[in-house]
Amino acid sequence: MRIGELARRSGFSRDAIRFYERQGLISAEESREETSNYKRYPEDAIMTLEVIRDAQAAGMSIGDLSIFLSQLAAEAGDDFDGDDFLAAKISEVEERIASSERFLQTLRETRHALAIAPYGDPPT
Amino acid sequence: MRIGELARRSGFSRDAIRFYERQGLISAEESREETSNYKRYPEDAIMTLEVIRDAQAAGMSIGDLSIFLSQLAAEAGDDFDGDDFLAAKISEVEERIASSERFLQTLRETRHALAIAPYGDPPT
DNA sequence: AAAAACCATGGTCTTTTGTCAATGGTTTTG
DNA sequence: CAAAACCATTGACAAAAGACCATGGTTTTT
Repeated sequence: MRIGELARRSGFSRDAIRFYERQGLISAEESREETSNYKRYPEDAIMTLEVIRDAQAAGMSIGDLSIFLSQLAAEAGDDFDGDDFLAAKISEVEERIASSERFLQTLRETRHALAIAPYGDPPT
Repeated sequence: MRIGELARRSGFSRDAIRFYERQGLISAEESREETSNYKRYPEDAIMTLEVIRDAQAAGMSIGDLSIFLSQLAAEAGDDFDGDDFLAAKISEVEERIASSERFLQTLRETRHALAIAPYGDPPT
């Protein structure tokens, strides 16, 4: 597919996709379209972009993702010890989730406090 | 307390604290120290900074925090309808946590896949 | 066949969240 | 008391993650 379709289906802007491609997070197919020199992107670029979206929400940088996505690509016995990296990132994300949940609780408490206050407690 | 102590106890740098102060997230006390013009920060600045840390991990911007912290300060019947804001932020954080958990799962699966691959499965 | 929409490439610009450096004064410590 | 550590203020700088613009070519639509 072309970049426009990829953008529409993934929800990222064309510019963002080009940026990710420059950073090596996704890649177009080898061959361009015949007459134009439009790039072609494989179907699974969409999956990759979905991972990128979740990873960014989880606080991963482009640099992190660059490393991680190459692990994913490695799959089989290309033993290039990324276990330390993965373990570290797992901890980071766990901690971030814990922080987020603490903050979520603070948000909810604040909301409840403000939901009661405006008109005061009804007289008993 | 002075900024140095606040920095040490909160884990933020002095510069970060000054930045937050400029943005209105925390404030020093009215009066400076007598002979110097050193600022003095109240005890509860530490609590505020802890909230800031969690909130940032949850993806909140300084702008968001600026609004939110003023809700917190409002407390009582200062009915200034921040409920829409709070509801929106709660949703955002919930979604972010969901994304983070999806990504966490991806990380774990990748780690397991790579933990098995390097030497191959032992022959049965 | 025009117009409108799309694409590639390259470069500049922006926002956010701080850090760093400079200057000049204050406090604490050896 | 002298040095080291701390503080305030100002302003320059930086990294990250794109957005935006210009140019020139290609497709698609009307």
